[in-house]
Amino acid sequence: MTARLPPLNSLKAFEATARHRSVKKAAAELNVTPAAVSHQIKALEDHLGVQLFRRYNRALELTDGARACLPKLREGFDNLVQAVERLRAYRGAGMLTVSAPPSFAARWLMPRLHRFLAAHAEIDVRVSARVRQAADQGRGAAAERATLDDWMADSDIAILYGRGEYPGFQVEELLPLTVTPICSPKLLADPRHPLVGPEDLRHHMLLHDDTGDLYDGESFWELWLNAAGVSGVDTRRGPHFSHAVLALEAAIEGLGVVVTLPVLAEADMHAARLLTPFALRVSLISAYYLVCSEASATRPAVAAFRQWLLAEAAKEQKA
DNA sequence: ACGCTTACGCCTAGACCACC
DNA sequence: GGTGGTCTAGGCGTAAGCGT
Repeated sequence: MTARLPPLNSLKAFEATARHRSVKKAAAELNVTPAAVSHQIKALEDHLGVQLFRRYNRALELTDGARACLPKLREGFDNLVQAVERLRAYRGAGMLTVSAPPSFAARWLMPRLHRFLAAHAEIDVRVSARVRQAADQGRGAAAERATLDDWMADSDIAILYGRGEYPGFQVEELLPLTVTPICSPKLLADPRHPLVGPEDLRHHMLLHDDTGDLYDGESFWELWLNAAGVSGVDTRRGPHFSHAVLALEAAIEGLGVVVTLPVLAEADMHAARLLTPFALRVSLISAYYLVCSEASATRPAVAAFRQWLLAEAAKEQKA
């Protein structure tokens, strides 16, 4: 079927050059030198016997023939990408790779996963705890997209903490989020400084879950204290933790009070290791989102996991 | 100085063939 | 069938040249 096709790289070079109207920019995109791109285009013109560009000094113009074939060529590349994605999605039909932030994986997913495994013994689940680097912050949509592409290249489904702006993927909000102070019951009973009202926080160690800085700009402590109308608490003091799970462990040990996501502390609250001393919960702009590619969404294992996850999240919100 | 093309040469992978 | 040598195509880089 492909016997009459010129080399694929020549077509890639042509498409990139036509899109950028520049050999240099196409070369940068393809990670080769401009000479290599020029070679490819020349080879393609020789192969087809058709001139593709009119060359001017420091400028290129597509010929009518080239312009006419470009839409079909792009469509062809799009189809290739989709076909390859579909093939990737089918590696190990009964294997499911789920990427999730470490704290979510440990504190929300793990306590529930046994129910999915019991109902779907034929599916082998691989959970991959992934960290979005703080360096991604502020690098713009392209960097965000590159990180997401990287995650999705080896995951069937991903749970992301963010704002749900992931074009090109199937995205569903899994859990809207709130934050509130969480601490050990021991702190409430502290005879010297009982934790009765938010003002009493000035007498306690503040534990910082730094996850909040990544996507909401403001620290969780600042967010909650502002909403509570409390002043006079120095939010600069206290230890910082890169993951909510670490801050929660510190809280369990009675080190202090952390403002973080109560959804990550349910099991500990149920076991009376932790509690929320104040009723106020402040909603976040960010939420946990369920993300998968169009291609992998059609896989039965992915569909089953997605459905189960959304049902678990719905139960959570009703509770 | 810049963007592009061209000549030349190197490297790699695959096809083909002869030989064991 | 396996191995080794040769040829060819594809891919790319460097250096030089061209025109503005």
